[in-house]
Amino acid sequence: MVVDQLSDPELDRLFRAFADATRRDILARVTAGEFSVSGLAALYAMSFAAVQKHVAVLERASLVTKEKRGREQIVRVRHEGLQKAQRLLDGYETIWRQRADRIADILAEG
Amino acid sequence: MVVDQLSDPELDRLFRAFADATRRDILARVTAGEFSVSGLAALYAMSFAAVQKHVAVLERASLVTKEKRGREQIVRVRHEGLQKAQRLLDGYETIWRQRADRIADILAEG
DNA sequence: CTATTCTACAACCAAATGGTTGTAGATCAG
DNA sequence: CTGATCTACAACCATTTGGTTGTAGAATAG
Repeated sequence: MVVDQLSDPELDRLFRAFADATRRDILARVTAGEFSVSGLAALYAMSFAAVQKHVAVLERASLVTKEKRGREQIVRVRHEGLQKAQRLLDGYETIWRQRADRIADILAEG
Repeated sequence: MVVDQLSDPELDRLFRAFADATRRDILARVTAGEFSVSGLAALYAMSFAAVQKHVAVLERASLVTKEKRGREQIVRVRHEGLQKAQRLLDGYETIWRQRADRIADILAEG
């Protein structure tokens, strides 16, 4: 199938991770460079624990990993997670274009 | 900015809409062809009202529209919604590549 | 007209989300 | 060693989510 694994719970976590402005911002930050959890927490008007949870959501969605360095935990982006989301959307795009082509064919014949 | 409107609540609704297997399936179906709400409801092992709610979530996310035809409500995909999601992911991709290039440059110089 | 179909929406419920505070363990600085 | 910093995690709370059932209105079929 073009859009495969539509029922994959990994996709649930992936898109849910994107469905929050703070997490989208965190993702943009750690995509551009390195941040510790506390470094990220300093950026937002919410508790450290709240940011910690957001990072955990991104981690469970396979969008970031954490790596211990001294007493800090460095958050790094996992590019494959992003690519998986892109592939799904591209799948819909493909279906849509196929239908557009089919309709064009019908119009051309009729 | 490359990834703009990171705080857009429309994006919250958009990605949350994707974060459910039933909604992803509905989206694939209505992307490939026309379905009424009851036509969709017949496909899933849940109540009509539950499917109705899923369609409503997709509608609020600007991913589908409903059009009344007789006593049926025809669900149609809105391609722009999908494109908006794709653009956001492409924005992350761009940031990621910029950093990858920057690192490559540093390695080349060093 | 009557019965059926399709839809809309309210009320309810359990579970998950997104936030908080508090406690405790590691690691580093002095 | 002591104090500060960074992290982890539990407990709690309000709101949202994803499902249910039930009621009611519009449109179609016979």
